Amino acid sequence: MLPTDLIKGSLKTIILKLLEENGRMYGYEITRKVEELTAGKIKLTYGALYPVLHKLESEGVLITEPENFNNRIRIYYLLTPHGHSVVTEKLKELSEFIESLQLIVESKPGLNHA
Amino acid sequence: MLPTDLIKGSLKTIILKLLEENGRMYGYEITRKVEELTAGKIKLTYGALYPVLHKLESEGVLITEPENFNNRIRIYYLLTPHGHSVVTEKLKELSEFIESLQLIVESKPGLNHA
DNA sequence: TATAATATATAAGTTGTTTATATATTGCAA
DNA sequence: TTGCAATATATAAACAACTTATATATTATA
Repeated sequence: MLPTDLIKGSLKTIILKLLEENGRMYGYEITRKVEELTAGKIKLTYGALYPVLHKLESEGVLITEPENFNNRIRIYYLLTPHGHSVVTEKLKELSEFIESLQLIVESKPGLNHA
Repeated sequence: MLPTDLIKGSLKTIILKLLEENGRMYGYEITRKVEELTAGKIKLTYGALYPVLHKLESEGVLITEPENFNNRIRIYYLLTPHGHSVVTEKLKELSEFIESLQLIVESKPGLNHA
């Protein structure tokens, strides 16, 4: 498993992307999906996940749809129209970030330390 | 410029990678180099940079070589043997992280919301 | 009957950042 | 010659965000 500090800044974007891709999801499902997609390398903790979801809701990025499934409460989250544009923006940022990281990781030494 | 929260978790690895690639660097030089490599998309703040450098020094990952250049003090940082193995490890983690992010970003919808 | 999996939630503690501030020299432009 | 930008390091206070621990409750499995 990857160290959690790496994931920190991308947590919100990951959640938003999954919501856009899957229509609507509940919290527990999001953690399962992330583990599945990354072969267990990324695991979200609930202490991080729920506060982020609640914040996104308060910002009008997503809305909730509580449902009952087998006497268990499932709170589905889905993007608002505003949320969709936020996802687009965040995904663009994430792509640029990944590109920038690769530029650094693949950089060759300068000529300044011959 | 990219939002700083994205960069957070990768800061240490970025610094270590640049030190390995360039032999030795001083703090100001590191910030210049990161801006140069990423076309201004990533900018390190000194309030983040120096504490990280000092911590890496206290952990035995790097050592310092203060030098005088034009009456200005430059504190060069260079990796210890231990530091080199840390870089290798951190870069591997970062690569896995990037791969994981791409798996999520490129993921297609599940069949569960027909 | 006990444990694992499912499902959400929050508070306390920790960590790590931003922002503001301090200090000092060199080079350039007005 | 005065002031500003660039160079160069450093730290404290404030803030943000995460981890860890804890709480609650149902269903499925051993």
